[in-house]
Amino acid sequence: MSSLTPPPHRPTLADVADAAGVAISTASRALAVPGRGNPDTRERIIRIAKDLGYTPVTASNASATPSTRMVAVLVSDVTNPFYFGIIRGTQQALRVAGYSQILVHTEESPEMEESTLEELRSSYDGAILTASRLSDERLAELSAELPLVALNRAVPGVPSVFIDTPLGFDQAVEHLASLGHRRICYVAGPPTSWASNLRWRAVAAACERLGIEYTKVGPYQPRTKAGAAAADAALNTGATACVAFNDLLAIGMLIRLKERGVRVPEDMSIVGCDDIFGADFCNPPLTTLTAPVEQAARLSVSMLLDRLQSERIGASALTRRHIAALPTHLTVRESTGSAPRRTPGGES
Amino acid sequence: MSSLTPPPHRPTLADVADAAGVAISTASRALAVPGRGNPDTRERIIRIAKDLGYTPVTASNASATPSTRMVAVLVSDVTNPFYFGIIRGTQQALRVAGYSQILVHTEESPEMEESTLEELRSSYDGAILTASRLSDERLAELSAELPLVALNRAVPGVPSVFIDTPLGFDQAVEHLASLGHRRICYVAGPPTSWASNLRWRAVAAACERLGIEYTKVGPYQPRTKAGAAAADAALNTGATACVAFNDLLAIGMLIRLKERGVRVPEDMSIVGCDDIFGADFCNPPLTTLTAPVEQAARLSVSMLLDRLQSERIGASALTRRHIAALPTHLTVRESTGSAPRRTPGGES
DNA sequence: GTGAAAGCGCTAACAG
DNA sequence: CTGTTAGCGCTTTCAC
Repeated sequence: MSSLTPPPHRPTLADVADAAGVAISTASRALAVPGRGNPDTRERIIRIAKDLGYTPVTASNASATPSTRMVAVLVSDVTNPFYFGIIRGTQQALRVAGYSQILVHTEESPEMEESTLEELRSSYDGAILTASRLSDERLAELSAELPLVALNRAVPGVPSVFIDTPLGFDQAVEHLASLGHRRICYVAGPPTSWASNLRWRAVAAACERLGIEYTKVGPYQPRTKAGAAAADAALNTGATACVAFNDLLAIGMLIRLKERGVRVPEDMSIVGCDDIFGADFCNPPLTTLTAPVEQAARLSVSMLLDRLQSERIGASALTRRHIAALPTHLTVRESTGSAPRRTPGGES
Repeated sequence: MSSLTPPPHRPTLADVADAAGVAISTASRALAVPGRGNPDTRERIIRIAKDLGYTPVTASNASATPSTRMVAVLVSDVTNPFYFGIIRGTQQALRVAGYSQILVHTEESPEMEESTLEELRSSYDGAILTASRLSDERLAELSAELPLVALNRAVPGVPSVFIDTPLGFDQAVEHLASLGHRRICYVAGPPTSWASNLRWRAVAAACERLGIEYTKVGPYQPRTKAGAAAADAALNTGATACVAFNDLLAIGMLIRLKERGVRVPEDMSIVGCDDIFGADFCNPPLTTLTAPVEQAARLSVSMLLDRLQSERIGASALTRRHIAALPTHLTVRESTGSAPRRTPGGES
C-alpha cells in the first residue's frame, strides 16, 4: 500500500486518490466541488490531501475549465501613489475570494493596455482597468469580449466604478470662491485622460455658476516634474488660485513656486486631487480631494466577481450595465489658506 | 478547405495546423521551438497563425511543461513607496523577457509569504522576495525547493541582490559627526526586519570608530504614523541627530517634531533611508540614502531568469550562490543642515 | 523535416 | 454517491 510512502514528486490528484482508495474523479469532487459527495469520504479525502501536502496545479485546472483564478489589474502608472490604495484594495478583496492579481503597469499607453489584455488573455479570468486610456467605444467592445470592469472611469455599457471627482472639483471651486478668488486656473492632466476632461468641465461649470473667471493650462504629464512648467504657465494666466488635475502635479507646482519665491497660499493657492501619500506633509500641506480608493477597489473586485459568476451561469448582460459612483470630499490644508484674500475682485 | 473560414471559437493550435495543412506537432514546433524545422514551413505557419489571430493558451502549455511564464513578486507592503521602483523595474525587465508578474502584498507577515508561495506554486515559474520576513534558514530551504531570488537581502546559499545600506549608514554617521554631532540615535524598524538589525550594527560600528555616543529607540513599524512615537522617544535620549530605519519613519518624525515645535535641523537632525517619493518635498527636505532600486530590481530579474534557464538545462547549484551588492549614496538635504553645530561636544 | 501518438493534471459528462 | 471515460490545448518522444 502506498498510504505511507509519499510520492517522490509533487503529489498529484492521482496520489491523493489512491492513498484514499478512491477514483481520481471522486478526489477531484471532494476537493473542488463544494457540497457534493458523501461528507465522510469527502472529509477523509481532504485530510489525506492535507497530509500528503497536496496542492492543485492550477494550470491544469485552467486547461480543463476556463478558470485561472487570476485577475489582471491594469494600472497606468504604478509609480503614481494614487494606486497604492487601489492595488492594496484589489489584492485584499481578491485574496479573500481565492483569487490572485496579475499587476500590469501600462505606462499610460492604450496600445500597451490592449496588447497586454490580449497576450495574457488565457492567464486571467477577468480584468480591472484603472484609469484606462482607451476610448469608450473600445472599452465597450472589449467588455463584450471579456469580463472587465473599469475603475476610475464611467463607461456606458461597461461595469464601472467611478470616483466622482467632478463633484469634488465643484466644491473646490466654491471653496476658493469663498476665500475671495476671482480668477481660477485649471491645470490639465494628459490629453488621453478621460478624467482630466471631466474635471476641466466641472471647474468651468462651477466658475460660470459663481460668476468667476477661469482658464486652463496644460496638458501636462501627471508627474511632479511636470509641475514646474505648470506653475510657470499658471503664474502667467493672472489667476490667484489653481486647481490641478492631481496631487502629483500640484506638489510639483508647490516645489516650483517655492523655488521662484512665490508664496503659497498668499500669492497663489493650490488645490490638488486624490489626497495621495505626501499631500499631507509637503510644504505647505496640500488642500485636496480625498478619494475613497480602497473602497473603490473593493467594489470593482466585487463587481468583477459578480460578473464572472453570472457569466458562468449564463445570465449575460443584465446587471452588467451598472455604474457605481463614489463621492470624494474636500480636505482643506494650508495650500489654500484660511483667511479671505485681501483684494477680492482681483481688479488692479 | 477551412483556410478562409476562421473558427467560431478562439483559434487553437489545431486550427492553425490545418489551415497550414500540417500536423499539430509541426505547428507547435514552428511556434514554440526556436531554430528547428524547415525555415519555410516555419515562416508560413507563423504567418498563418498571425492571420488567424492565434494566441497560445498559456495554461495548457503549463500543463504540458512546467512553465507558466509568470513570476511571483512578493512585497512586504505595496503601500511603501520604496517598492515603486522595484515593482516598475521587475515589471519592465520581466516583460522584455516575455514574462508577467504576479504581485503579492504580504502585509509584513512571514506566514503570508510562505502560504502565498505555496498556494500559488503552480502559477509561477520563479519568485522574487523583496525584504523577506523569513529567516535565513527558511529562505535557504525554500530556495532549494523552488527558483527564487531575494531582493534587498543577502542570504548565504540563496541568489540575492543586496542593497548595501550599511555602507550608507556609515557615511551618514560620518556626515553627522562632521557637522559636530556627538550623540546619535538609531530609530529601529520592525524587529523582523533583517535590514534593520544590519543598519543598527552599522550605526553602532561607525559611532564607535568615530568615538561618538549612540543609542537606539524602537522597534517601530515602518510607517509615517509610527514616526510620532519615534520622535518623542528620540527626543528623550538627548541625541542631537537621528538616523532612521527608513524614510517613512523619518518623515513621520519630521511631522511630529514640527508639531512639537522642535526645529529641524537646528534642534534635531534627521537622516532617512531609501530616498522614496516625498523625501525631496517634505518639510524640511530629507537627507537620506539613495538606493538604486530599479537597477536592483532588474538585476534580481536577470538572476532569476538565469536560474530558471540553468535549471531547465540541469546545472543546478553552481552560480546560484551568488550575492550581488549594490551601493547606496548619501543625498544631503536640509534635514541635516549645512552649518556645523554651535556646541560641538554636546557637554552641558 | 514531419507526423502519429502518448501524455501533462485536472474536470465534467455519463453510467452504474 | 462513486467510478469510468473522454477530453482541455499543448509539448514531446519516437518512428517514418
